[in-house]
Amino acid sequence: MIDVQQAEGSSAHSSQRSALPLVNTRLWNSGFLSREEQNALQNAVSPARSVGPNIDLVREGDRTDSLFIVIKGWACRYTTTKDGARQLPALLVPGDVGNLDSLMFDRLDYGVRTLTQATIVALPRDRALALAAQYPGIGRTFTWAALVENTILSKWALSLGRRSARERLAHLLCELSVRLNAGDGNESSFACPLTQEQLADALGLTSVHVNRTMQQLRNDGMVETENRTMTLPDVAGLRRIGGFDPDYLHIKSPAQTQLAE
Amino acid sequence: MIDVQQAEGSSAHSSQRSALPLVNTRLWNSGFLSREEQNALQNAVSPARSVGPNIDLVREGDRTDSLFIVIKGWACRYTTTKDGARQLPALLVPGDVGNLDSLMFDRLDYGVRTLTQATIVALPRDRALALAAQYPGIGRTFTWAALVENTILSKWALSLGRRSARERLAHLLCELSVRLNAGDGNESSFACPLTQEQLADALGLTSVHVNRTMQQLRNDGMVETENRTMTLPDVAGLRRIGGFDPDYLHIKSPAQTQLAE
DNA sequence: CGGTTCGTTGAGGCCCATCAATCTATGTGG
DNA sequence: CCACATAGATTGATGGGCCTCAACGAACCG
Repeated sequence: MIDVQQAEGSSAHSSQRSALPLVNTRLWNSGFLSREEQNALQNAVSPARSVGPNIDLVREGDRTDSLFIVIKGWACRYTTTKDGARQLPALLVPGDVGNLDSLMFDRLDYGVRTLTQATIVALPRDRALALAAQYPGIGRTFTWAALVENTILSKWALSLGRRSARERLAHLLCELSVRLNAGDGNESSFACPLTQEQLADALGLTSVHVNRTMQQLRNDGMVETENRTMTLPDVAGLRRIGGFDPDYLHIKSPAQTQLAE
Repeated sequence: MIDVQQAEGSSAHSSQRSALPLVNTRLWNSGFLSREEQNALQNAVSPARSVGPNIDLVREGDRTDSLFIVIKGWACRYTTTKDGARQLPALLVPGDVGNLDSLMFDRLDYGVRTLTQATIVALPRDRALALAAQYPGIGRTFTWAALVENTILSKWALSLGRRSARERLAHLLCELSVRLNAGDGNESSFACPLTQEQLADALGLTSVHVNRTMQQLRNDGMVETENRTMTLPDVAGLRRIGGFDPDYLHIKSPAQTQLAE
């Protein structure tokens, strides 16, 4: 069995090369796992594998029997209408689970696709369910993860239904800033590999309009983009624009994460 | 202890008056509960209480330590932007859980409000968590319920982001028809207490536009409304319009529901 | 019968989509 | 090293779907 304690400190910020890929993932940081449960979960996942950009981990409507956890890189869930319009119900950053639904459903009604080169581990459904039944903390962690996703999705629905393009974009950028743990005083900066078309698919807009809206935010000094890096010089202002309140993300940074028991 | 077996048959379609209010709720019908687990869950909920229309069970941002399960009547989750625009992330019909999130989070970032006179039971968070830890089927049921909600919400996001008013309305009506188990060949009919303004808040539209869109669907012979009853004379046609595919709802009708083990 | 809620209708306007072209950066093969 | 191809960002012109504002009708109710 892998001993978590031993390697934990040194690998906290380089999980992609670690033998402990789950460190700092959402499941790991739920706060419900005892050390024993962390070990059990760690031992259940497949070795990390590297995947190129724009590769489907699961296609829309496909069957799968594994959960895919993003260790490094970005991915997304995508859905399409019968006319081919695309809407992303989720952006996945390191630590996120791509398809929690596969825990319960054979068939996914969305696809999961990498956006960048990414490192992925798989957790077989059977093992996940067995662990959930055996360890209360693991079962609780799955429920918690599903509910966090639900919360994020509710906010997206609010944006899609009721916010202007400017507000939507501001809100999403604020959300990403927090989820990537990229805060630093009132300024935030993070690598954002999304094309404007991908942003548009997340925001329910066209890429043309995302472009114009982004320019407006740039002119207002709220955003700087340069070489796939997104800088938010005035996070407080951007939050005001987007009506963003970070509490809903239920983020537990590594520092806050506690072991159960 | 209440004996489920005894009363089950006779109360299948009158759960609101039964001493077994959970019969036919989403949790109950997950298919993961053994008879013992069903009993345990049943014994954990408060007595059913009747609530008037437009009453908040939980206000936006409030703390609560109970899950509210809708036994009879309709309710909704609601969220608002800072400007006061309202978006419903969920419509709740009999059997739905209003605030699964309260299982894990102290504070709700949406409100739960009745739309009609409703019968509600409460499940205290502490007891729910204890049951989930003790009975694997109950833990699994919570996760399953959260994932079903997630799926529905993903579809709503697709509608909000990428579908026209006509498509959105068609899709929602199809969804409600299935969730209410109101099918009957190619025709469907169900009591729908929603005002056009409430529909608008679910669909991310204005009530004026919902009105015009509804008229269009009526002219096309796709919808008939009369006295709070919604009739869909051509479900297949409406599904085509909305791009609706019922599989995603993961409905388990009472007939299909099986006991675990 | 007056008040309230809800549905309906009309006029006008804006936000964002659509279509299309141009520009830039990057990469690739000869 | 350049010609070329491709992906992505940018810009402009135009139009439409839906919003906004406002009024009116219909149903219900105390």
